[in-house]
Amino acid sequence: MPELPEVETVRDGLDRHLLGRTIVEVEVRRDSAVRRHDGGPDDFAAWLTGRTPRAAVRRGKYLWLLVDDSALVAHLGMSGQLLVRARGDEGAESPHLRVRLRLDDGGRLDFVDQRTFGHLAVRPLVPTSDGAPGGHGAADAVVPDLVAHIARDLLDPHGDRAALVAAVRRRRTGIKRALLDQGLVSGIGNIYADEALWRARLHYARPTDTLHRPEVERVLDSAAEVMRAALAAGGTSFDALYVNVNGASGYFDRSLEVYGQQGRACRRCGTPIRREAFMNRSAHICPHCQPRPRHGRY
DNA sequence: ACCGGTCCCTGTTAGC
DNA sequence: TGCTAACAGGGACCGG
Repeated sequence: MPELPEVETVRDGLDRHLLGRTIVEVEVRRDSAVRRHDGGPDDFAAWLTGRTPRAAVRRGKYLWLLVDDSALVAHLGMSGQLLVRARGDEGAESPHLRVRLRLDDGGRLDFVDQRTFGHLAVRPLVPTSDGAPGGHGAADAVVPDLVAHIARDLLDPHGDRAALVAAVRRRRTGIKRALLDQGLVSGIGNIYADEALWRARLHYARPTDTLHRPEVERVLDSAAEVMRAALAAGGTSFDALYVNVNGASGYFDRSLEVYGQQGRACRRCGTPIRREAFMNRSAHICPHCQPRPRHGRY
């Protein structure tokens, strides 16, 4: 699942291998892949044709290419991939190919998305609320309108940690819900939320307004650390011509402490990791290291 | 403004 | 063996 480290790996790949190449043809294979583009598939294709992306920017799980005075926004959802291919690198076409951009040097950028929660759209840029650059890789204080409500992420140098800690403690909800709220802090999904909570020894249902400042700092630091580690692992694994979300992280096999590890012994105390239902999804905890609070919130 | 529940979508897997 | 149901989950949206 693409969370912050995977999306940043894709952003870096686009930065190094796509910028400066002109789009010469656009094929939308599935209209709903551009459902958030106001003019529909034909307008999407016509607008992009002949244009050249000049920067690749990311905030949280949103990614965008700056193109003239607008942004080509991408969200990968659960299964989206952006694949940069060179001329002649045809191979078998994915049955989940949604959008194909052909480039002036004979190469192409493919958007492939099995579960279709991802999308592409050309959107206008609006000023950021704090006047600082819009995201990772940004030089200007603007973001696409679709991203205006998304908070800065934990790896953003313009993020205000003290303000974030205070904002978390003002919430009246459970800590995992808060970590997953992209309007509070972005980039964290189910995997990194569970990993961060295990590291910080906090149960997912701990009410945010009972957390002490150091506890909030600990879980945020943990989330940043685990995402940096995943980024370091994933950033080395794709070559110059292939940007692959799923292939990007060799991290999952080796380093996950709780996510998907139900039944395995906790590395700290040996208690079996448990998987529990949470928000119509799942939460993975060590029941010993992360005891359930008496008055938990979900 | 905040909070929590529902739904979107498709391939895989579990269970009867 | 063959069907159905559950499951994976980010985020828009809506009602309270």
